[in-house]
Amino acid sequence: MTLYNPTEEAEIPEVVIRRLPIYARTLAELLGHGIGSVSSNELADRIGVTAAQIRRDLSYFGKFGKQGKGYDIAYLVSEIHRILNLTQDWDVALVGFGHLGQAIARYRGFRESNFRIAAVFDDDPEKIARPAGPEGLEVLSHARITDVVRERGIRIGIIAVPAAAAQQTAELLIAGRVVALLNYAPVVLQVPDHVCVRDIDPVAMLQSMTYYLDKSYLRAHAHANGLVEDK
Amino acid sequence: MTLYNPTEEAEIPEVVIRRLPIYARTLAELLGHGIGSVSSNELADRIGVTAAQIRRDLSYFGKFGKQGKGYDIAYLVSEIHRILNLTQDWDVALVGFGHLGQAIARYRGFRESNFRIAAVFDDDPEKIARPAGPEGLEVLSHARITDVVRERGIRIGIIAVPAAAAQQTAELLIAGRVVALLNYAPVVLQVPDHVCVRDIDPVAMLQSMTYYLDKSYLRAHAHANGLVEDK
DNA sequence: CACGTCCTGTGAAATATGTAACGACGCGAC
DNA sequence: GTCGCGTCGTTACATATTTCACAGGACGTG
Repeated sequence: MTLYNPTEEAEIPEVVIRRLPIYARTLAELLGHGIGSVSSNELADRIGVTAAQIRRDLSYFGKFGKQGKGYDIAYLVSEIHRILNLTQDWDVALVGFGHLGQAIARYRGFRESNFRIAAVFDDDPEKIARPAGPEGLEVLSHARITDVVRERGIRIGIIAVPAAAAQQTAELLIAGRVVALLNYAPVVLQVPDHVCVRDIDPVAMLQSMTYYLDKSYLRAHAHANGLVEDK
Repeated sequence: MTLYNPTEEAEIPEVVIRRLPIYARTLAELLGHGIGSVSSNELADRIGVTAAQIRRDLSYFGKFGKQGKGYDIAYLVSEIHRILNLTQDWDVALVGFGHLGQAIARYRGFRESNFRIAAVFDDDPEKIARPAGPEGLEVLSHARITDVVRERGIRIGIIAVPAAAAQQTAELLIAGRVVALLNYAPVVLQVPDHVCVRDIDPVAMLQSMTYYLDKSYLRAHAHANGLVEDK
């Protein structure tokens, strides 16, 4: 009944899924340093989580390690990639080609990943038909989002438009059968249940850090730097 | 003993702190629409959380609502800002002035916030001394990070350098008494306990979404769009 | 092949976080 | 003033997530 069974629908917690890319990235780094295997302890130190958490997270999906040895990195990376559906390339639609959109289009991290910007949209007539990025893409009109995304079978969208336009953009993408949205606009998007959203909101992140930056906190921890760094 | 007491050190969960900026932003939006008060239910709908959660979150800090009426928006926003230490402006050091750094420097969201980019650094000699942003800032050498940040009393840093340089950049900032880092590099930073880090990693976010984008998921939810959108 | 070491996978316990439910209060109607 | 409605703040409960701790496999050694 409550038997553990990784192949059945075990309803894996989303926090676990969110950690897997970090595991994969860190493992790939180690591989790049010529390291072939690693224990949960060593990996945990490097990532800043506990070893038990890593072992538990992985155990949702199967058994990937060897007792006494640890994990074979190349194998574990490939398994995580398989779990996350990263064995294929994914086409992505980028909406908004202002400073932010252009920075995203040029971002090296995407180039080195499995994600390809396959279409770029903007509603500024001056930008339309301009070349977007190195692969000979051109900026398409906002009005064509739904049709183009649907025709090309794109399931992932990046929203890099001003806050006021974000909700409508999301709706156009979803109408074109996009089901995953990376949202850079500082707005909570209203989307149907089957659509997955991740927000990137640097201002909110800074604002949540300043909570810890009041005088008493800074004073309490002043020595941590002061004593070491002051000559 | 276990008495509820908002003024004592109640150790407020970090998840709660992270939600406050979203509450504040959404409330400010409502205020912009000329709405003066709101119930936890209405606010919850707009943000996509439960009303109980909003009431519970706020109760960590005090009593801000009126029974039967809801919350006075202007008052609640000002209280949240007070809690998050947003009643002052915060100087921020930006390290890395490539495409990403330039997009950050120009980002409208920062302009409209309490955060001011007060110093910009890069290690590319060609960029140094170039004007950075509209306020007459100039790009300073990487080598001056620690000194400049310390002299100006900057406590917040934004890391927008390549992955390989991120750890060293963090150390230079921390040596200059920075205690909050917004990290755009796809690396897990190793920092002392008193330093607060938030990571922005769009690739990791996309990779965690593709987990849900396998064939069976897309099939199971196909009707959600198909039936509605197909003519 | 017996022993010791190392490290996984996992059940059980401990924490943390989220939700439901309700007493109490404010306000307007009558 | 009393009633009824709406909504907060809070407690008790439910669920989710993390951590502990240990049985047991793999491997090297003598």
